[in-house]
Amino acid sequence: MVEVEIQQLDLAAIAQSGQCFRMSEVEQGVKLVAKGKFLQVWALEENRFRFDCSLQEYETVWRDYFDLNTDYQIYSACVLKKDRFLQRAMEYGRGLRILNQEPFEMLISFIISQRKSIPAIRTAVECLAQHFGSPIQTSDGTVWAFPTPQQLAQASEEELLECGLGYRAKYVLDAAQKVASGQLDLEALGNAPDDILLQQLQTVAGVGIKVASCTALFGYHRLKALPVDVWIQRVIEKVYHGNFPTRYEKYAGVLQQYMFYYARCPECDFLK
DNA sequence: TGCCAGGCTTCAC
DNA sequence: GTGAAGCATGGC
Repeated sequence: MVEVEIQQLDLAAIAQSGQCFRMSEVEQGVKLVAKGKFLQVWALEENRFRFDCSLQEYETVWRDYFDLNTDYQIYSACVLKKDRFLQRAMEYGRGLRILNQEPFEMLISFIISQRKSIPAIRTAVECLAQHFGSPIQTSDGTVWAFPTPQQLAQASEEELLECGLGYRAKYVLDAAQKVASGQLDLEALGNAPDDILLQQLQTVAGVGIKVASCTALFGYHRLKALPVDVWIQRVIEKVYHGNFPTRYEKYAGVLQQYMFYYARCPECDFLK
């Protein structure tokens, strides 16, 4: 067990924010599977948190995963005072962070995300893990790691259809095969500039600019990547008169995440 | 029961 | 180059 003090970390907000699909809320915290590991985290009093892992694992895995080396005040500080929508969104989503997740898992998860609700994405991703991933034994029972490219590339389209992927099954298979064969080198792309990364990701069938942007943002921490889904499109049209403010370009992905989280909540009345 | 979902591909024009 | 139709299936 590790107990640490962390400013601006809202576990529930992150779990609900639509950037990760294998984190779920438990009493006073979350449980998740990521990077081949199972983790539980609880929120204690006064910005203190308990991580159910060794200090070494916290330092080498989870500190980076939760982006805890970044002071998120730099993001709220760049928001214009007169931008009431984003001011409100940053306040509402305080504690949201951009997780450092695995590129392959992000690519597959966001291929699945197209025309699916967040609960349906979670169900499908969990099904893939249970059918094709490696088991992880925990005190809570068995959970499954997200499949490796090799594990997923061996699946048949029929097997993938059992996870409710529908027409996306062939897209998932194409992605897994391209990565497993080395045709698409996700690790090497870590050193590529943003435009090349986005372009290469879109060589996969069923991957357009939105899925590529989600992969770049959540899997490669490219903070300029701006995924425009139906919600962000509504924000751009209703709040910003058709153009995402150039002032926010540097951190567009981060700010977008606060916009997305706030825009979807019942109390947001900017989009009516 | 019917509608909608963190889009993309295909095909007119 | 732009716009609209079609897509499989789960969740509410």
